[in-house]
Amino acid sequence: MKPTLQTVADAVGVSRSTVSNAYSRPDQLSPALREKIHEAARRLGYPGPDPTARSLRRGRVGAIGVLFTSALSYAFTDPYAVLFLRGVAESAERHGSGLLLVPLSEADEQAGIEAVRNAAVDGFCVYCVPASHAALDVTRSRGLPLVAAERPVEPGPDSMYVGIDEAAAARTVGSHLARLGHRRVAIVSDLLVAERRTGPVALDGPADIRYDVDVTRERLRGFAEGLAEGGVGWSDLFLVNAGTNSRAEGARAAGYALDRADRPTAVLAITDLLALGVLDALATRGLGPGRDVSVTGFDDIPEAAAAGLTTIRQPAVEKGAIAGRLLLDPPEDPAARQVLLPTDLVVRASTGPVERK
Amino acid sequence: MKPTLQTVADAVGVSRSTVSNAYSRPDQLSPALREKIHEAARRLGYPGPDPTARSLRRGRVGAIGVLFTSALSYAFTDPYAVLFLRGVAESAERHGSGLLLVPLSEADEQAGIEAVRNAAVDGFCVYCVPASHAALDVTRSRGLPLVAAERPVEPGPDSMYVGIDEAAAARTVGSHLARLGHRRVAIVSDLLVAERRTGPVALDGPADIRYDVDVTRERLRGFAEGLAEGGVGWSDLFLVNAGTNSRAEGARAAGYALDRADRPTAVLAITDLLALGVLDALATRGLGPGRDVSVTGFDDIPEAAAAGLTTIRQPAVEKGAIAGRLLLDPPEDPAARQVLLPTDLVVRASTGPVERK
DNA sequence: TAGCGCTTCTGGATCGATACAGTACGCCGC
DNA sequence: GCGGCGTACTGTATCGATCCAGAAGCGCTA
Repeated sequence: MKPTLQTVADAVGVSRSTVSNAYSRPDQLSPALREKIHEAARRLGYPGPDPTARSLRRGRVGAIGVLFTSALSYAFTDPYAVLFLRGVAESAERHGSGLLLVPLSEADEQAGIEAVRNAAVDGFCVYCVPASHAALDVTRSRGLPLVAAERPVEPGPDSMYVGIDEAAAARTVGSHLARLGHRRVAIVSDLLVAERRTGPVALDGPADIRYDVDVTRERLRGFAEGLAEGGVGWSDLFLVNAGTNSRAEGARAAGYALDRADRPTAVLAITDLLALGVLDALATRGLGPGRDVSVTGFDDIPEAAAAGLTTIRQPAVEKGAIAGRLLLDPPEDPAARQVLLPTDLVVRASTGPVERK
Repeated sequence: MKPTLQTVADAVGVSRSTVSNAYSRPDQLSPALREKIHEAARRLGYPGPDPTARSLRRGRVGAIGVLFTSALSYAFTDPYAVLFLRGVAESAERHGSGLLLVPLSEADEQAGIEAVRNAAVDGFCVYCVPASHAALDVTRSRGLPLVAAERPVEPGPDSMYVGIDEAAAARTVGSHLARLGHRRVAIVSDLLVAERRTGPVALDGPADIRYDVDVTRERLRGFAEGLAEGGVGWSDLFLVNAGTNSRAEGARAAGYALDRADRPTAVLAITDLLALGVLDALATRGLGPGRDVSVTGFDDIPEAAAAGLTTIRQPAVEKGAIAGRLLLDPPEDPAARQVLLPTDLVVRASTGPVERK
């Protein structure tokens, strides 16, 4: 039989409450008695108050949940996700809370719902989950603080988020390329369509994106708007969907664009990870980035600098840290619950003027 | 007032137990009633059984804890740790469990102890934590399954671990270099001494390592044994401690060895991350890896292949997956609770024969 | 129609702690 | 000597569910 508070209380000859206080409110009892209690606990092998029981009574768990779309196991593959998580972790640590990673598998929606139901947490952080995912409703119905790691297209007055102006940032990429003279442009992005396949897709416009992660739509909208400054219309864009947000699929997707007869002079990738794949695809074809084909990414992960990738820098760790802080200590002021972070266009060697032949 | 099981039960006019069954054992009641209950729950905004209360009663939480030495926020910086975590995550996901990351800050030992006490989990996975860390005792006293992500030097009969034969693997590195003729050898490692400083250290032998992460000691022992085959004695080794397991500190540490008058012909790093730093240090000094100075790592992280680093390959993801499986479903057979994985010496361009001048 | 087995539902006990109101007691000032 | 006050500790109610023994209802058989 495992020892409980009562076991220790009986051994010392005090009440259960007093033992509880010895752990949770040491100032409520005399040092002598406290020591006696701790001594008895050691002797009996009592590990301290049971976290579950304590949580139930206190109504506080001491952990925050992070929801991921992709299988939990992929959470660690995207450097940007890792940086974000690190920020969340920093906040949680400062607050003495743990981080519960909650799988939200795509194949089995019911499993995700169950996971959210069962998650013992004080709040949820939602990272790149499509707005339609059923688990989100469950998350909301739990009535816990919830912060989105991106700006919802239509933020409610009391919703919390920390994000960037995706469209505006993407616009700077588009207009950068437009100014460099690019007119034949391809875009490589994941989540353009609901299926996980890699290949060209045709869309009537950004609003036609059938998979409802707002980030994708907004970035595409921004790209298009920026490029329009150079007279590039939506129908001029060659869109390739990438099955997953990975370097390998980025390379595969880029192939569809690069192997065309009228090869684009610029390839815009929606994440750095995909962009690195695009660079790989250039390399295997003997094409020079920034010279033969310009390439851009998004996020400015550490590898981007080394690869000389032009990209949008957004403060990933800080974003996570703020998300964590919002969750653990939601500000009274509704305005403070919605945070927009600044972004910068970082121009590196992977973009250059289009060649005049 | 938030709705509870009772609220729903009253609304439908059944007992609390029946509502509970509607969620947890759907086969125990008629489909009609079950639907009625779910309908009422929806109407009342009841999110399903409270995870905390459920855990208390069931005695099962549905999450496993992962303990880290370094601050939680660094858990994501070492690619090897990330791979391992991914494996653990895969197992947890399959089992419908979450992953609770538990910070074990080094500065504030008490905070770590508190974190372990408060962690609502069904088991702990310990990853690279010094055997002396006070939080480990607390972990054990919780009486939960516990699996170490490395082989303890003296495994108890009932302890669980998944690891590799560190010393044997390291020995192959040492003898590889010995065979290539290397006699002036430096070793770059973190955790050689308790302090977090970067610089040369003097030790009487592997057993003299004052920081008790067994892995460090065992790998060093292996290096030494392998090198001894070429007649290199312990006192011939130039040891440099790295403040942290990072690329930058690896480069700094390597500097101490490379800038000596009698520059070593080989530098053995205890992790790939440090080894990449050593390669950086070579590059800034215009030295050729494998030609001027041979360099080895340990772990075979993805970047190692790209860098042409000779290293020890160990199955990181699989290691994590097995750790997770051991935790969630401890085998009856004690022998099956202790898993040793195979390793390979992967020879790449970063090692070569010592130059005869 | 009594007896049996099966499904469906009930109600009290229980998981292990914390909150809070209350008691006991010593000490101070007047 | 007594009210007032602070400190140290107690005891009961409570958090929100699950477990389990048992009751009710129902069909079937002998």
